[in-house]
Amino acid sequence: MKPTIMDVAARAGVSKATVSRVLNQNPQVKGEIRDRVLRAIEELGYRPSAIARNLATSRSNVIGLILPDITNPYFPFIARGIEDAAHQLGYSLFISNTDNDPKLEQDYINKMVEQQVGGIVLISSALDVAAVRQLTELKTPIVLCDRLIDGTPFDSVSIDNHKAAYEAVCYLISRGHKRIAHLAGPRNIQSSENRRAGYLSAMRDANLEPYISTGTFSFESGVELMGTVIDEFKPTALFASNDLLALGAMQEIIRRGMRIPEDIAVIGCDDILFGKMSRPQLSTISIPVYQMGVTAVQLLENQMTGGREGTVKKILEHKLIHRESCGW
Amino acid sequence: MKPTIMDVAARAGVSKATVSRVLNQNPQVKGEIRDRVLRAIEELGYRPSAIARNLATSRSNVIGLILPDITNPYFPFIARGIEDAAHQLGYSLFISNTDNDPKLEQDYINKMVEQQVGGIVLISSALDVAAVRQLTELKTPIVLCDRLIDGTPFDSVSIDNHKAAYEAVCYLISRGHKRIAHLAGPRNIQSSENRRAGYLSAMRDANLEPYISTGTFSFESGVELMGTVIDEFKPTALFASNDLLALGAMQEIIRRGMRIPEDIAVIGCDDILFGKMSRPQLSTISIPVYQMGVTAVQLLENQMTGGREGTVKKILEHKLIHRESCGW
DNA sequence: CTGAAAGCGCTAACAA
DNA sequence: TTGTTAGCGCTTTCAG
Repeated sequence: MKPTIMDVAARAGVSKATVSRVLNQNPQVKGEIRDRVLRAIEELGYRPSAIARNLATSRSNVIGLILPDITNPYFPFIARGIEDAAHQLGYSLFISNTDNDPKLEQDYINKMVEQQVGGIVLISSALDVAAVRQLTELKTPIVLCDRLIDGTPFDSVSIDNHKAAYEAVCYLISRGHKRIAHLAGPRNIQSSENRRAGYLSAMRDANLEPYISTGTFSFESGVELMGTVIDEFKPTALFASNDLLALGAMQEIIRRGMRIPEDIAVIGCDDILFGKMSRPQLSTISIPVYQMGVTAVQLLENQMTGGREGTVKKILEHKLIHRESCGW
Repeated sequence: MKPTIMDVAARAGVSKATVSRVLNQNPQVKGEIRDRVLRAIEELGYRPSAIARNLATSRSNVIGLILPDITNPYFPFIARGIEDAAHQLGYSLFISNTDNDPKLEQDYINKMVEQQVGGIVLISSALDVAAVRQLTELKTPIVLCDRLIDGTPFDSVSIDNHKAAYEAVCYLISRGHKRIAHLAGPRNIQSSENRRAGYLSAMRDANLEPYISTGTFSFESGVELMGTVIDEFKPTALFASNDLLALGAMQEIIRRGMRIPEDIAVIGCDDILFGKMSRPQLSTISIPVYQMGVTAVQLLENQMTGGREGTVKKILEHKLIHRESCGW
């Protein structure tokens, strides 16, 4: 069996309390004894059991991350931010993918609570009201990241999606476009809804006729929807709710022998890796995803260490990135 | 405080042993009592503590995943496979990114061992000999995934990289190419080395002059190296060690006004998402990444549940995918 | 400065 | 079928 604290104590000729003290950097252990203990630890290859420690202290050095799908190129950078910040603070990280299934999301939250995580970063797929109520009663701290849930008391971090969309559309308008279509994401995701609303505001303010086609946040969806958009609306510009949609749309545009940006200018949102690699390169709204992850963990840490006064809702700054798909 | 098993026992008017029994689906609890307990659990919103349970049973229902960088588009699908398989079997999953730093890798392994994980799936960044020795002495089961380490006694799953590269090159040769260059990955990663060797074998067998340029597994590296390759070697075809390199190379080829595949045909390896989205679409060697993750967990589960006879080294099948970048 | 002892929440014999 | 009682490995008073 793995050596326990008792083995170390025996080998060092001290009590386990003393071993525990040196393990926890307690300064009031005499140098000589400390050395003896350290040596015993070394010789036995002893590793303290984190779970025993957690049980004893009833606090946990692990946090959980629940997200839709790590396979979607938007999320890995958030996850990296979260993980780096977590490790930085000495936490280990659980991860679970929900595939946008609220039921699964709920299951994973429960599972993590059972695992006694100290807190959870949640990139939510819109739980229903009942589920949210249940969450609120949990004593486990929760921070919403990227995707918010309306009227919810949780700390959160995101960007101003309405404003981001508004700016993207204004940008297109400023370049002379009047027929600007929008490829929207799922209606039950708040960031998607807000971008849609931002698009509509901008079009209304400019007195332009809006045209929206709704799909999922995927490349395939972009390909599929864009054909109809072109046929029905004949746009000269497109604002897609995320880059995957934009990239799909671009593929369809090109397949039809039209040029980007000459015939149709395209701007997306998210700034995923492949916007830089595509041809033409994709203009987009850059979201500080990594920073968002880091911030989420900071908020969580705050709650976990008790420093909580009221709900904190952080809004990070986005940035419009001009690339080839909008002209030179 | 959160309710404990004692609270439930008290509320249901039974002993905690009985509560424990219904928690563990022990069949020998009378229906009536079971119902009472279940109700008490419900009413208190009781959730059993997984860590207390782990301490008591001295087994763990969590496994760990250590990988280079979830932000690299190659890894998320492996991670998904691992996570899905893990949850399927009732395990929770820890995750850590090493950024290809062997030192960090070692740290995270230790941390996971302290967290009492039941096993570790390791996508390794080539630990040194000493580190491997230390691992071997660990009682924690380890499965190597995707990236193997020579002369190591761990179970593993990967593809035959040598063969994959060999086939890619033969494919190019069969299409009439003679000047075939290779963009290679880091020399300390085994899969990269094997692909390089596979390239060399194929070229030698065909009596062709090889040309290799070595970089990292990144898009930027592809862009950077390709210029020199073109100037020095004037290839008509390129085999890149992974898709990111291939995509970078394609960008540089196009920037120079050359055409793909007419002037230079390109084939990569990995089959990442964006090979399908690029223009032209990228030919590649498809690796069953998701399946690889699933298999890794199965091997781990096997070890954890004691069923271990000898070392198992699984080799999965790859597949050549023909797309536009190699012609029609 | 160090040791003894009482838990942390749960499981698993062993009794009853 | 259910209750009693030791632990699991560690931390943390409280004495000494």
